[in-house]
Amino acid sequence: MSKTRKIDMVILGLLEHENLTGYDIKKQIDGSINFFWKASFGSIYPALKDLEKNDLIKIKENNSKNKREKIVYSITPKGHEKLINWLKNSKSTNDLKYETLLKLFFGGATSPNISIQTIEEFESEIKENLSLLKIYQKNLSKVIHDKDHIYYYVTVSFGIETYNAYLKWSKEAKKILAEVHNI
Amino acid sequence: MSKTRKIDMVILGLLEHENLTGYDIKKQIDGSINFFWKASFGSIYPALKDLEKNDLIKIKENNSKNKREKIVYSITPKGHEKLINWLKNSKSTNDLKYETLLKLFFGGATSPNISIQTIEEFESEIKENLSLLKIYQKNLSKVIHDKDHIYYYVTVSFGIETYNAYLKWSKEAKKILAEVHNI
DNA sequence: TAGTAATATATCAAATTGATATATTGAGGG
DNA sequence: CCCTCAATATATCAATTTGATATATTACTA
Repeated sequence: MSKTRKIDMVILGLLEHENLTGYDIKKQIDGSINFFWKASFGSIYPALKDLEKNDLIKIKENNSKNKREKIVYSITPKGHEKLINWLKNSKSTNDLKYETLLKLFFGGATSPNISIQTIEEFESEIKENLSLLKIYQKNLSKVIHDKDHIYYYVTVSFGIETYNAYLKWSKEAKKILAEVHNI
Repeated sequence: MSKTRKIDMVILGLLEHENLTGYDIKKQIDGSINFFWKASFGSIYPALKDLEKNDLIKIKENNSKNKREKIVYSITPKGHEKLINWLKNSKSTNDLKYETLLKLFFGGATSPNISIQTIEEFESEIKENLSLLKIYQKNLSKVIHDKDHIYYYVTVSFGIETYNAYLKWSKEAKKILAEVHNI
């Protein structure tokens, strides 16, 4: 079994559902899994070439000769097998890299006001994301009877729960920091 | 102003508080900020060399000649200035990369049991981390009157709030997935 | 029909991880 | 007192990924 690059799994997972170009893949990542997984063109296009070379995906023939050569990929049985194996047998790594928290941890080097400001920027970003996720959730709850949408619904719920916890924490943290003046 | 590598800020932030070796820095990262920020030796040691070259940190002279040459670094005024500037004037990027969620999103390719298992592995990892954070919180609450510890306390609280939300979500998500069979 | 936004692919320097290599120091057991 | 093992300490490198940049085409809209 060849090594398992994360971007490979994202691509295989998306192609399992439908045939896509590299550009389509980027759009789908940005529009759905973005809040827990990001990817850039710089990783997508080289990965597509490697995956094709290893027969995990293949290029759909473009029969219209006059049109521009869009490169549409589809998953192969070998690719499907690899996806399933990853889903069933690999350990998951979950990584957080929050600069907001890092700044807060080092906040003692300046004044509490700066830390409060850092939290407020975080808050407004989270509020924006949260309202977006709530729209997704609302739309998804209409089609929740469809087995395919449940997996999406569950990830959206994760985002909503998490962001709500962030907002609750933001409030408390600001309160604590506001009291630092009086110590 | 030179470019701002994240590892540079972690190092400057830690050295602001006390003088440390590269190895000490790694230990401190692993022991306190680990749940929202990780770093490897492969980034720490080269960064220390660069920072020293640019006068943002300097090497503490080791006067005991017979002892092994441990390289202890301290922050310079220039380094302090850079840290403060980062705290005050930079936009924070907060990144999540959760393979658990990725697998869940693509869960339709296998059976719901596999997804439930993925969540259960996530749950037990989170429970472990959470109990550790609760111990930290308990110890910190004893010294909360000390201004220095408040910043640490606030980041630990973030972890606790977040992990509690994860556990709440895990329960709901498993319930939804268990019902997929009956659709 | 000119201009501009979106589509589409590609590449590269820089940052970071995770693994590996190597050597020293300290603590505890025999 | 010596041996061994774990912890300390520094260093390096291939592989992965980001973020920026380049380039060209297609679709729209004024």
